[in-house]
Amino acid sequence: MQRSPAGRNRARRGAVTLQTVAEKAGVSTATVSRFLNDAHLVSQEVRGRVEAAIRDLGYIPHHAARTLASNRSRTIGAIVPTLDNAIFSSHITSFQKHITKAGYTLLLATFEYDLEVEFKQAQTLLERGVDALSLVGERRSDAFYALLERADVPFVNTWVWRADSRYPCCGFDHEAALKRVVDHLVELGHRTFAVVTGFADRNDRVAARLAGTRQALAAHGITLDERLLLSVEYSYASGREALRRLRALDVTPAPTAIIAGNDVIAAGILFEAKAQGIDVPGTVSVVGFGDYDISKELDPPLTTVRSPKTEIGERAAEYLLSRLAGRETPERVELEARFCPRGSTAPPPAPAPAPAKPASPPPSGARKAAPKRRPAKSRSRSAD
Amino acid sequence: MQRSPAGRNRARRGAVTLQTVAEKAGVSTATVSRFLNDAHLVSQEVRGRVEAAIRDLGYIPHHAARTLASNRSRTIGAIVPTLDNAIFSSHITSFQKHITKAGYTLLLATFEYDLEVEFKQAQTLLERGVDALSLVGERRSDAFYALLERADVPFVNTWVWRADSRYPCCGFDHEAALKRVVDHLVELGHRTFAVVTGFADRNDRVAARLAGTRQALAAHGITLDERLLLSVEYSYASGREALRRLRALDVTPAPTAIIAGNDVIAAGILFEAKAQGIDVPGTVSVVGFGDYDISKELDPPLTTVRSPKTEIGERAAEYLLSRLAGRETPERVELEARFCPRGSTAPPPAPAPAPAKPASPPPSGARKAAPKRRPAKSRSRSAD
DNA sequence: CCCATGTATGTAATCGCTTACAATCGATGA
DNA sequence: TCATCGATTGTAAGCGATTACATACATGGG
Repeated sequence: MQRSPAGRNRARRGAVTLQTVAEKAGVSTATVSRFLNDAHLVSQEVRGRVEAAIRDLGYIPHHAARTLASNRSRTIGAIVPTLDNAIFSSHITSFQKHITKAGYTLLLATFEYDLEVEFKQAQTLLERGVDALSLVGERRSDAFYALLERADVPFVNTWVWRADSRYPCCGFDHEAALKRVVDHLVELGHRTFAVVTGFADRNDRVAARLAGTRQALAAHGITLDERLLLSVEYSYASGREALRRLRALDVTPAPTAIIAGNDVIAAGILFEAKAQGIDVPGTVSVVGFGDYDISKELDPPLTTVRSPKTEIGERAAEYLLSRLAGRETPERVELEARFCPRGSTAPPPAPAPAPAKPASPPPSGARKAAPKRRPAKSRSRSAD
Repeated sequence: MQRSPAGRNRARRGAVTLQTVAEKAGVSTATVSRFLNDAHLVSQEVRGRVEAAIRDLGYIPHHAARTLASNRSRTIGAIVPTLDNAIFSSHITSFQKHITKAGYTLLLATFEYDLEVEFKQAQTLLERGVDALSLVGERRSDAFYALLERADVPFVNTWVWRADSRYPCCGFDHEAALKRVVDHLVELGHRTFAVVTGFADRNDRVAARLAGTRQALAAHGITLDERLLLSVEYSYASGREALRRLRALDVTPAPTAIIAGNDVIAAGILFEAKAQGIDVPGTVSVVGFGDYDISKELDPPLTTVRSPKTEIGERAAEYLLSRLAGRETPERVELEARFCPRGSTAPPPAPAPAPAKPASPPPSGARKAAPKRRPAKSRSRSAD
């Protein structure tokens, strides 16, 4: 089962080609090719002979040759930031299932949030002749979009949606989603927020959600204290660490609600809170993003926003397949990111008695009429 | 940015080819090709001209043509059961990182544990001319192995290792890993076990772990009550349901330890236990498999076996790359699956007073001297 | 009975690149 | 000084398919 080092051999040793099949079936290569691509162009009788020849010889079509001759690779590329994030593995699983059904194969690349790598990966995939390309996000360099234009291949920006986007997109409105979150918290009576998010500089979805958060807060006359804005990796550990850092800051008034960049961070915060004996949501409310499988199992169940991960994969596939089939299809697909209130959010605690620090006067005026308080343990008000 | 329907166009409209570059640089296509593949074969001066031409024209090599001409695709295929399982997404992420570094691209396929689909995917990838192939598991049909043989492409069975395997493998000994788990539980004093695992008929790792479990139990004179063996999907929900089913069985004596097929199932069991007020590990011990990120954060932290997911990806890549480079390399790579005792396992509760059922005599003789009891809350005895 | 039409097949020209082989040229050693 | 050699470069024959175009044979309407 050993093989010559770097396959420098010219003709593949004893390879079965169209020619072989054609000879065995007593027809021309063109006929065999027709059988392969448009069987109905071949008569019943010949069809049988060719089929038998292919089976007997164990013929496998040479994909590169087909691609070269037909200028179609039957391959679709997808570039996602990482597979270590469950939302992307769900997305890709679903994407793959759908393109496979249509006879396409997936060429996958990840870039671990390094935008230069993303660009290189795109080049590689285009070089490989993908017939279409699925991307994540929409903020990319002019050079990147120029490349896409030059390649003249259908593509779609997933996980984003804007009514006025210049490019095909398939996702949801991140700003609106966070507005919903902020409104929920403000309604509960929260006025002081911490935000523990991803890195906005390399992730435009994070940037959009952050912008949405700021806008929504502003609409309620609240300004985000920049000290309470942390950018961290997506991991339980960094969620935990974030909570420790927030506490160490000792900002007054202390935030009564933490908006986490995703459910993994939020879960980390929950774990750390439990370890430190901090009551969630009694003392502090926590909101996540994404609605991961684990989220409704957490203690307390996590209030979050359900991101339509599977649906994004499906609809992106659908869009690209339509384009490839020459069908008319909407350029922008908006999906729903439903808010899922659960047990990790509740009204803030009653204003604490003036903190131990003698110097700081208790802030008062800022706090408007808080809505009627509910018992802190009012959990799982979620639809699920 | 629209494109002709099904790219039936012969020559790609106005495509930049080697020819174009060659003309612009005033050299032959052979020279440009050499520049691309073995730059040192080209003189400094010409190298500069070619480089400039490529840059100016935005030339992208046509991969299919290269593959056809050189009989090397610089693509490596990987087939995994699913990406929805974090161990495989970690595996693939790591695998991809390493092959990318060596200039290869990943062609990925999943089969969702449907072995027929797996076979088809293998055919597709080989048809696409992958230079090498990474698989999961080792139990496959003769036809499958015949296909691999015929394709004459290096491949490796990952997630499995046996000293006497006929094929290259990169993984660990599942039987031994479960033996370690069983020994741990028996040492703690457990005698009655439940097993909630995946589906052994379509997953040879599950089968091997189950075999290991049975053997280890037998070595301690214990037989697994088949009613306490459940096969379920890998999800929190099925873990929860499994615990409910186990309780509904009302087998006597009730199992004091549950061996779960992976950490997701184990976590589900933990969640359900908490919901039902069952003390873990006080009333029942739970062991998982895989050491997922979440596992040490659970309450109690989950005793489990760490599977070397990242390392498997890395070493599998290493093996295949070595083969492709013509380097000698060991055919079987054994990795460590370390046992991680944590808080979810403890000695069983003191033998309950004879169960409410009047008819059943309390089993006695079976129970040998249980080791000294530790307080049920003795948690986090873990190394980490 | 003839020709237009349709169906089934064959012929052969690509597709864009790699690479064996040949050619050129200055430098080197006998 | 001449054959040899190494370093560069060019020429052109494929790689294994697809597909435009040509051909061959029935069929049927006029």
